[in-house]
Amino acid sequence: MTDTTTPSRSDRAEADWLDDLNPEQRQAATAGLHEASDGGPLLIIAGAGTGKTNTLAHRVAALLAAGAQAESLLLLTFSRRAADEMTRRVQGLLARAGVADGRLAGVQLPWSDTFHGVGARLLREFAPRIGLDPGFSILDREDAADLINLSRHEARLSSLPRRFPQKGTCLAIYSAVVNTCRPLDEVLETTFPWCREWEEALRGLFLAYVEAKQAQQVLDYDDLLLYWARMTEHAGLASELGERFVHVLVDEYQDTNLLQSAILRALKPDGRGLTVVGDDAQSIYAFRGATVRNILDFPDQFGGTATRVTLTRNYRSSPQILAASNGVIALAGEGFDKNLWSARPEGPPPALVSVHDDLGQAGHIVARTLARREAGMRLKSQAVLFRAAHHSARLEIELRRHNIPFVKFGGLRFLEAAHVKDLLAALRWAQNPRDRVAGFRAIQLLAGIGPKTASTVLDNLAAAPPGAALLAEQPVPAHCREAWAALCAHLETLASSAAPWPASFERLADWYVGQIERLYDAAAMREADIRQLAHLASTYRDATHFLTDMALDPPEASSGEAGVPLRDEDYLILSTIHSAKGQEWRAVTVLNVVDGCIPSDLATGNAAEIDEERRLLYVAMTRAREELDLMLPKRFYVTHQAGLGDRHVYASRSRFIPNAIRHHFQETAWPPAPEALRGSPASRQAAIDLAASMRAMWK
DNA sequence: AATCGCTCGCTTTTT
DNA sequence: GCGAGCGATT
Repeated sequence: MTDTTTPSRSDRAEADWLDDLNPEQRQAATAGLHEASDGGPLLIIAGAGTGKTNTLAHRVAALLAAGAQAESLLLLTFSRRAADEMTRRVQGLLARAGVADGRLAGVQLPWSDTFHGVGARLLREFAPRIGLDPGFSILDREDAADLINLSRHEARLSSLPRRFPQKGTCLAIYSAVVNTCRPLDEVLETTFPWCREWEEALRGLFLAYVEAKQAQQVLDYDDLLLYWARMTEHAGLASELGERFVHVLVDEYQDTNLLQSAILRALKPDGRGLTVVGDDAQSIYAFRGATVRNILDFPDQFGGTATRVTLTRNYRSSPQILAASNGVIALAGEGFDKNLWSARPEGPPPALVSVHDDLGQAGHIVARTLARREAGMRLKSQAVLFRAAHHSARLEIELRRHNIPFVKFGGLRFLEAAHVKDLLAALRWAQNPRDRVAGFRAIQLLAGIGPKTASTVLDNLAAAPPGAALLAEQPVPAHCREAWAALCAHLETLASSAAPWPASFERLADWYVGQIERLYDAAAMREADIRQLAHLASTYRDATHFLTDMALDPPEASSGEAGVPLRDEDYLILSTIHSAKGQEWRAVTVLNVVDGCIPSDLATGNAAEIDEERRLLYVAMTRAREELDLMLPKRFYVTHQAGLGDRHVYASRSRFIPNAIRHHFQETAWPPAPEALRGSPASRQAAIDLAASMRAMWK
């Protein structure tokens, strides 16, 4: 490629569009680009709302304008959505900068994706060189747990005199070992102490699990990172990748784990060309192996050559909201010092709203939401955030009753609905006949076939030489023969490359719709999901791309219960705090800001866990631009209280809002008189309350 | 061999 | 308030 832009012209154009940035941002966007120093490691500490994405987009644009090839940029973002947003903004910048003329017009960033997404692509590409089948399938969490369960049963671990950990726990332990790069005994000691006695059995189980995955050519989520990391331990491959990706930029660095930082070090051993962006105060993924140490220790790596830039000017929240948020995070332990200051107009102080219970929360939100909309604030500019997906159950009922459309993010995914898993399992099995979990599920979709028949069929197929010809001749009970033949026909159509995609999949979907009535209730809703899935599939080039994307980046909102409003309609946002990462709204309400929820009483084991919960509240609060309500229900429903029949406790304001910082808030109650609540059988509930409080005294 | 119904144990956040 | 697992039933 020839450079037709003269240096002077390029400099002038660049200076133009960099004018949008404040001095800190500009320093971050251009660090190492113009000095004699040649792009040493760069750490950008970007507090909440400080224009992180915008700054990163400017840096990408600056690199491209300086002559970097788009395919030599590796941009690791947290989600596919973040990656798309980045591409969009970079394109906009380049167009405005006038450097677009032909050369950079409509630039795509082919390597802008999540760690797992990039891992999957690199592994398919390098598969032949590392002894992997390029057609490997990817197991989602549930599939991985099912596979580990097969090994668990085979090793007879499920019928021991003392209870052995469940499949989910086994997978969690395995995953923790992989992602934290720590030995099994240490992980058990610190994170799963109640499983210590099973160390040897678990070690054997994990070996069996790894062997099963290899025999079936399937990879779980962790493998996408692990194989990538192991691959880069070979110097040749590491330098090949390091040369291909001249610049590596990582977003949300505070949420990476040791395995991910090891990959980065292998790609960029001296840190040159490496940029990481993040905010230690927003680290909320320790539970899946992320370590805030990655970002805290970054300056000391690479022989202390890293440049550090801190962004402190907040463009999002009113000074009142920012002051309250700063007050919350200031009580945390270690962290980079940064005094965020607001560039926004004054607003009302955030509110601490006392309500009676769930229903009160819902009532307050309905009233406030409607009032704001009357005042001209679209529903889409308002969000309700919560710690756990099920916390919004009551609210969803009330919203529906009041005809307020909403979309919920987080919690149960489209992908996790049983009927969606069924159909995808059938497709996966057709793609990869060795995938036992998929086959096991698909075969049992037929009436009259259970686990026994399914196992026999899979054993037969595993023992036979490759070739699907004998699929139809498998020994199924006589009364299933016809149904079996129909399924086989679909599978063979899908497996043979002759059949056109997506028509082959649509026919499989038609077949599956015929089974739904027998398998589940609420058949109509499930059928709608299946149609949607088939439509989604038709937007992909082939089955492999479709399946990979469904495993790594499934559609977020589950259509089933929420009843997704039309896309152009206005709707309220409901989201878990985790899923709200990186977003902002004009008005935000946070549910259940009480001890036992934030912090969750499942996470008060040690100081580190409590600090993570504190950061979670901080993340929730800093999503708000103008208005922020923190809800304080007097009664908080705890679903995991065994035995007593008691489903709620008397809760108090979260410990993260101690009296010392209360002055940042305005305290209100809703409704003024509890009797005003419609449909609340006050007398009956009062009786339950009393009994519960008696018990709560002794807890 | 499949399926129904019962009991027991667990119950967060996501790539 | 749910699933996994087990025993009895068809």
